[in-house]
Amino acid sequence: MKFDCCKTKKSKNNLDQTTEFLKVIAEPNRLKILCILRKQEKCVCEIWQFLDLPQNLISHHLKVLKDFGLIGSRKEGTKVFYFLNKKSIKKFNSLMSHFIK
Amino acid sequence: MKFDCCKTKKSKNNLDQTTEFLKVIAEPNRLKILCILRKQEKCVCEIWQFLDLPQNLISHHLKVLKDFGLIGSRKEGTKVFYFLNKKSIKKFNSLMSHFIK
DNA sequence: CTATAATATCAATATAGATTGATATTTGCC
DNA sequence: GGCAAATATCAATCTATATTGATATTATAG
Repeated sequence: MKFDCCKTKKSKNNLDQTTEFLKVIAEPNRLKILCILRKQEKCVCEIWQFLDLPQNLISHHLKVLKDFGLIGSRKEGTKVFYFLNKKSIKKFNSLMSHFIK
Repeated sequence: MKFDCCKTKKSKNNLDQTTEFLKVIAEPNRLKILCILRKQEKCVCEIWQFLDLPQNLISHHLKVLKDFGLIGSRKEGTKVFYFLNKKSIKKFNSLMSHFIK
């Protein structure tokens, strides 16, 4: 399989997307969140128990992950449950493998 | 295969290493360098032709990649050739897959 | 309809790291 | 030795983003 690193507009676009993806996950707490959610969805307070971070900071990291589409959320009463968007993660992993593998 | 996200000291260590790896590659120019080197080793001036960056900045990114062990270098006259450290890249890709895949 | 639990938002600050400009080092050549 | 090419280093600045503190929102219970 051939892959030019950045000559075509398409591969340039792929590189940019991959970089954004990597920036989003290159943060220990976010990576931990993704790892925790692999097993099953969790509400913020459950995630909080894992992370030893102030609540608002967890909200922030969740927002970064969600804005990028790596996780989704659903409300249940006063709680918000977050879950992996496995399709999206798979897509970016595959994109990334064009550049480094 | 079971993998606790961060409870044991070992998986905590894996998470830290993975995060560092991701930080190193979460930069478009460095990612491009890695991509370019996949085909074959290149000297700085060849890499420079691809990157449209000032020479010293390329040296800097190469240093980051080399310090982290993702690339190696050899001198030939006045030129310095850089090449992928495939073993190292494979190792970190595998580490990363514990957290996200 | 007030209080509380769960979560989110926002502005301010701190910090890490990319970029720039200037200069240094190394090597080969005359 | 003196010069030029190739590359590296260093200090200064700029920029993005993590963190903090305070406050807002939303939903349920009483």
